[in-house]
Amino acid sequence: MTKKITLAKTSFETKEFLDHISLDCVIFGFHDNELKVLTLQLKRTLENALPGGFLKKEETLEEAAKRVLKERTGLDQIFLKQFKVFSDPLRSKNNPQKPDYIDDDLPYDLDFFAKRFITIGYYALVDFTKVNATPDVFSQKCEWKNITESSNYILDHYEIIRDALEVLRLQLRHQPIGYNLLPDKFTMPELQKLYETILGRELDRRNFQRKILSYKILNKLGERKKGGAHKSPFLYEFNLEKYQKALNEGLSGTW
Amino acid sequence: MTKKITLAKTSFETKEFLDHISLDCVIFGFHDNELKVLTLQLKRTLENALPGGFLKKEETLEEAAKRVLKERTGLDQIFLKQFKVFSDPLRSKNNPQKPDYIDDDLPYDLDFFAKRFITIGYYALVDFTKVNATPDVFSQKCEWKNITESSNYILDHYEIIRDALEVLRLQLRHQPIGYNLLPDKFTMPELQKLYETILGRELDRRNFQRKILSYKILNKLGERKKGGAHKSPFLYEFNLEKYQKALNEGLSGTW
DNA sequence: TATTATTGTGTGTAAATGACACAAAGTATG
DNA sequence: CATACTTTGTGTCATTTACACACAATAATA
Repeated sequence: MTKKITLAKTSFETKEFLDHISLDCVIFGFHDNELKVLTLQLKRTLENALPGGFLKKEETLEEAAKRVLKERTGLDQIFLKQFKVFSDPLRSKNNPQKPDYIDDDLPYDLDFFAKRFITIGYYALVDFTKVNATPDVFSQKCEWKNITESSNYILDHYEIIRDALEVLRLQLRHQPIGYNLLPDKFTMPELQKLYETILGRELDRRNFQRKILSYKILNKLGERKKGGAHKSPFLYEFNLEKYQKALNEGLSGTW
Repeated sequence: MTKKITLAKTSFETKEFLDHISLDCVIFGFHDNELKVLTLQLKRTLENALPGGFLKKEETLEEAAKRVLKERTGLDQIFLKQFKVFSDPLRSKNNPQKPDYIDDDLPYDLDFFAKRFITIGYYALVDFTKVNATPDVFSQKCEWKNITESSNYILDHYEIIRDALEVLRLQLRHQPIGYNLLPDKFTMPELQKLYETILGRELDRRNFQRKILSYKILNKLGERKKGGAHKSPFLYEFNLEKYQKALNEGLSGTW
């Protein structure tokens, strides 16, 4: 494990990035009635990590996050929200991306990873079926994991996931959700399952339907979802115009 | 305006701080039925700025923010919340704290201020009457300004204030507020005025009282507030135990 | 054709909300 | 000292929303 060899001029070496600042993305997807997070498995330690990156000298954090999202998922227009900064001075002490740890055949800058990093946490909501999961240069695998799986994350990455979920739950209170997590056409039971999964508890079927319909953000389609067992449910789609309006103005809210 | 003279080893010079990272605090106070923000007036340009600071090598952002709060207000235990990161690469281009701008008799590091900064926005809620407003080394004055006064802030500081207020309004929906902004004993009309000021609209006196009492976070005191004109209102205090519980668990919230 | 699980739809009660009225208490005015 | 004026304390009613629950319709399958 030599430390001093750099094989090529990489982004890290050419000082393309600002020191001390990173970002990590909690990318939520919904599949098989489970809420999932897109994770990386590191080449060297086989630990799990969140997709993340660094801030280029001339870009905003949002642009950096979108860049990371695009690289890991192939997707462009996705719901993305900054939710918290993690700044424990000790959090990056044991970073497996530090020069000591990463593979010798990776070109790297000696100093960059050794520095202390604060990381800006983002969460994203994506359509599971549209994601083309792609590992980064440090990773051998990019895959979905259930949010309940807490095992073997590097640094504070599992804490970041938990915090993202908490913020997502709060968001549910006064913002519509689902457009980014479900396919274009979906059934009421599917939408309900999504809500139940995020909230971590069951909801009454009939009251849920009444409430969600009262938001007026759904279009009921003539068709029904065939093929499943039992009575075939209607299909719905989001009314994008009203959905966007609800995103901006909030939903319930007494005060 | 010489650029190369440093008179003493300051924090900036000794590399006590991390590059590229700053924080700014929107410190809210309530006085004369007005919502106010603690501001600094810079020595050189006489522009207004938010109290802010930088991140020491061995502290968290929260610790840094508390340090700034303590220095500007003299207060220790105050409500503090991280709400947004501002990362426009151009935001710190015209920083009046850059070496070109600050007074010659201030020791400084040539490079530090010239760098690009992202700033982490915090807002704080404080008891106006307990604050001992103290300027920092760049400022000649530390004073309260109405949030409606948008004039003459440096960089994106007024945008930061507006964003903080927006987050505060959202917080009002599902968290109790007031303990940090009002004196220990207060009247119902005073509490209502606070809510109206934050929300930017009037509320029905009787419905407000019923609602706020339903939260069970207030203790009604036997005494009344004497001295004012007209009928003397009852005094209340917050029930800290229940207030804290409400902070953790949220207030209304259907889902 | 009957069974079973699931979906579509409706109903009644309790709780929360919003609009509003009147009496009591304090100051100011003649 | 009586009256006007303002503000506070408290209550009522109609409407809306939330919550618990029941029954009929539909689709696969046995």
